Amino acid sequence: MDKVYDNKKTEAKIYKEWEEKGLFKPEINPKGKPYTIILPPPNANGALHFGHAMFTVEDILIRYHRMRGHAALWLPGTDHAGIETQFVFEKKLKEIGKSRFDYDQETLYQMIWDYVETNKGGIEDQLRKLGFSLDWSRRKYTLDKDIVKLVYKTFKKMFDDGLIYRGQRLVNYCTFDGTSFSDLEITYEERNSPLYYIKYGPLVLATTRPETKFGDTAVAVNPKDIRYQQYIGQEIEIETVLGRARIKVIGDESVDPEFGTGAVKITPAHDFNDFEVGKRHNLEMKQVIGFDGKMNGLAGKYQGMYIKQARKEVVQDMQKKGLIDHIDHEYVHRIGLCYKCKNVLEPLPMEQWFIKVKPLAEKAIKVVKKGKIKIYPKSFEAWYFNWLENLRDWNISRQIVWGIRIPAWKNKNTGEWKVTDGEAPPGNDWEQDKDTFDTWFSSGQWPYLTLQTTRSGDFKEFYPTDVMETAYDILRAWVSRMVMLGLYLTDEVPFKNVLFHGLVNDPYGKKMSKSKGNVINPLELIDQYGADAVRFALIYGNATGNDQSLSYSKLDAARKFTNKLWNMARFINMKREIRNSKFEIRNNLTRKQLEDLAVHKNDKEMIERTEKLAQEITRLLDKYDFNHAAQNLYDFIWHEFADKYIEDVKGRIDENSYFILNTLFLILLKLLHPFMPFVTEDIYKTLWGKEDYLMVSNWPSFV
RNA sequence: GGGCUCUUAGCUCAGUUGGUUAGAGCGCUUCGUUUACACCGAAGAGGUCAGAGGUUCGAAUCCUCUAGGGCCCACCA
Repeated sequence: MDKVYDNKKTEAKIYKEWEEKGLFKPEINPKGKPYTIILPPPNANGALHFGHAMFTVEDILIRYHRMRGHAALWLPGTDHAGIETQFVFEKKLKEIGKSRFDYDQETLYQMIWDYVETNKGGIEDQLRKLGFSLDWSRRKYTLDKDIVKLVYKTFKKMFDDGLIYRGQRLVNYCTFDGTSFSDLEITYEERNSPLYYIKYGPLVLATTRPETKFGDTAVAVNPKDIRYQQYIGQEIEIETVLGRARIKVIGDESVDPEFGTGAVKITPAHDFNDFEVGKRHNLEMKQVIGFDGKMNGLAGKYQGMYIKQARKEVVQDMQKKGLIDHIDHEYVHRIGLCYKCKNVLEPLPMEQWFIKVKPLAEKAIKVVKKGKIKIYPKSFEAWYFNWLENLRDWNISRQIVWGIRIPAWKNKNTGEWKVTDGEAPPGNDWEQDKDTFDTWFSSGQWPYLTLQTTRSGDFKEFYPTDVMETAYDILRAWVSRMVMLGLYLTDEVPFKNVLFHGLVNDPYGKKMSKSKGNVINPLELIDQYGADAVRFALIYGNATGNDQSLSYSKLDAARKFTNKLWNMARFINMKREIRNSKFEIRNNLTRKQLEDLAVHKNDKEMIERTEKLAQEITRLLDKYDFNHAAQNLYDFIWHEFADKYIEDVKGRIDENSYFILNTLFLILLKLLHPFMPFVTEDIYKTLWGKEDYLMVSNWPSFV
């Protein structure tokens, strides 16, 4: 044995053996109770980052349960990640002087498909490097034919059940990228934006968007505002840049009398709040800005101008006519930006598919309240409820090509919509919706979609899954939707427990991001410290669900720990001539059998303490306390077993004590295996030359 | 504005249902090496647990307030 443990010599080799022997498959324990985790599917086009490395938690659970004899299934998959991926691809196109507008929908889709295919294997190989015992024979992809088919079916079922409607709703639309964004995808920024106090007949009202005034269909004041009582319900005559007009004054609670003048213009087609007000008062929608970002015919002489220019000219013309009371140039407010191109998002009315979330959300709240789904750490329950209780209908249409195209057809003559489970309706009059589904619509059904399409019987056996483990930042976008859609599709919860891990920041506590240039690639650290050390460092000393900063000293400590283990094994190996063949190292000794062989009181004591440790580790893993399990193992193995016990045995070693030493060390390796799979397996093989594998040996129980 | 979370040793962080002298890693000090490991061992220094008040026999832990940091959500015409 080498003096220093060299992870590079063993990791890839051991992983290959495990995989080739089929040890990652649940069939390895054919009679075991199923234990299932579905891997949150990484972006098929992406690369490994520390978020993925945190899935170590899942590997620990799977390896632990596999050793306990469960039919443990950890199912891998990848996500097409609609907007993300298309965005990356469009940047590639830009490099060669092209844009998506140079291709038709089918061609562009095929090009992105090919691009993703060439990169798809990358992320999987990287997950292997972390030692993840995923059942690769069951891997799925959100664009697999069978998955897509089921997604169509879900949409049709929801449509037939009246849960899906086509509505004209305001969407946050990027006129540059030509797509709308969900609430979750918008980035906000504080920006200076002059507040114009404009004259509306007898009133003065404040607006940051004078160019939308052509779309005004009312003026609103607070119904309790005594200043404006006489106008409520009246029509007032106003002077505008396009001539005289009449407009209704309404009273609405949403108007803040403190802001501006307490009177506000209502533009239902171009403002989210106004849209709601418009609905309450049955106001007409007048769209004056087109999807190209230009003013349309209703804007009179401003037609064809981009928003910015139109605003400038409208203000100038109003000033000339004396319609501007004054301007607050200091005004700062928050505006929604396109997270891709940073352009200001326009609220525009658009026909989209929406899911009525209320009935789904109510059930999703109930299952958590009733404890059918448990959330760890518990504090995230509040987030979950808060989100689901205030949910707006879910817009699932996306104006991008990279995704699952919505199986809805519009009749060219009648305008009627037909939803199918994938097939075009007969006849030539039907045109398919160009939009694709929001990525979360498919990934939100992931536990159902995967288990329905792996092998026959899988769904029955492995659904509902045991644990959904993921970063807390996608609680809303993903976890809550899986609960809603899972319940809808199967009448059962998709998973029994939700476990959140924190984010991994850079060594200075700053969030890792490409734009900041502080991204650390886990693969480099695996190379340098070993996969076991990287895994251990992420688990040790960090409470479940808390963010952590990457710590080189912790990585160092973890690597030294692997070396310590290796040298403990070396010591045992060096004394191997003491071994008596009548004492064979076995996997399933009872405590009694072992104690009967112990002669020295220190050996007896160590057997007892090791048993206690095994019980403690089992208890901690069952309550997802990985941190303390890791700490207990580290402390016991290093400072009790190595520093004290081995030193003690050294001076008095004989056949019996040597056997006890071997056996207890084996037990410790088993307990540590879920955390540090490679070095423990390597030692197992090296020390005892076994044909079988530690990873599928039985969990120590001393029963 | 609403919600969540954090503030513990020089640094990074643990501290499980409140219970004796508050722990770890790294760093620091002193000592140790004829073979398991210097990626080691032994010993040690270092904390008024952000501040104030309260509950309690007992508080880092529970409650209230204050200060500071972080995150999420909503709204801002």
